Amino acid sequence: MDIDAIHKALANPVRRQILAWLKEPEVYFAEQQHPLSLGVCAGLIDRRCALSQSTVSAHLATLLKAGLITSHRVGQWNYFKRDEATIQAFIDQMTL
Amino acid sequence: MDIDAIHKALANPVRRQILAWLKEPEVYFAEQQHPLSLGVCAGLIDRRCALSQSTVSAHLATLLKAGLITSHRVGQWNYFKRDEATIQAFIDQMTL
DNA sequence: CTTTTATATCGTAAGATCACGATATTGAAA
DNA sequence: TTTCAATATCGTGATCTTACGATATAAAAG
Repeated sequence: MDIDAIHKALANPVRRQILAWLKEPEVYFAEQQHPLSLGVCAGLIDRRCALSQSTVSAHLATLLKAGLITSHRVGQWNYFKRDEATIQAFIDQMTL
Repeated sequence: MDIDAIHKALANPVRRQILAWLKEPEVYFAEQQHPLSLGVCAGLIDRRCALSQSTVSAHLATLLKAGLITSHRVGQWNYFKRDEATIQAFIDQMTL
């Protein structure tokens, strides 16, 4: 677990917001056709952010590299979901 | 409590290290003449970091602005200690 | 007063981050 | 195949961060 990468990923309000949305996908991404158990596809996350597609893609890549989310490609879609194991492990080690 | 400022303050390994040292001042700053209950004076923190005096002073200012530490000037010395109330409040709200 | 000590602030350069539009890639559909 | 839709990557400015040495400030010592 890369503690520094996780702290840096969390040091941005857009990325924290995305993580919060992914915590309750049924609330924030109810419009998704495919089952939410797969995760949420990038396009829907894009639409929630007031940012360009490429910018949101980069934020998702940062969260992914930090291990806070996982991705799963199905056809032309890429589904993202929280990696609860890593998130919990981070919280547990976080003595501060 | 400025959540964003706290996350940004934590997104740096030197500042996390300083916070960790301040958690056990009797271990890391035993050489201090004045009582550790006051806090640890800036100079001793400087010496622990492999960084210039001005850089460490800036890191302490960042932690201070985030509310993670408090400072207390006595004569020519400035003592820093963790603000446990703010730290705990941050942890408590940190749902992630 | 002048000097010394402790610390903060200033100016600046290098590097990282964030956002964008344009383009590439990948898979599905026509 | 050609086209379209979803997503990633590239190139590029603008801004933020980190570090430094030099200088300023403030209090104590001489």
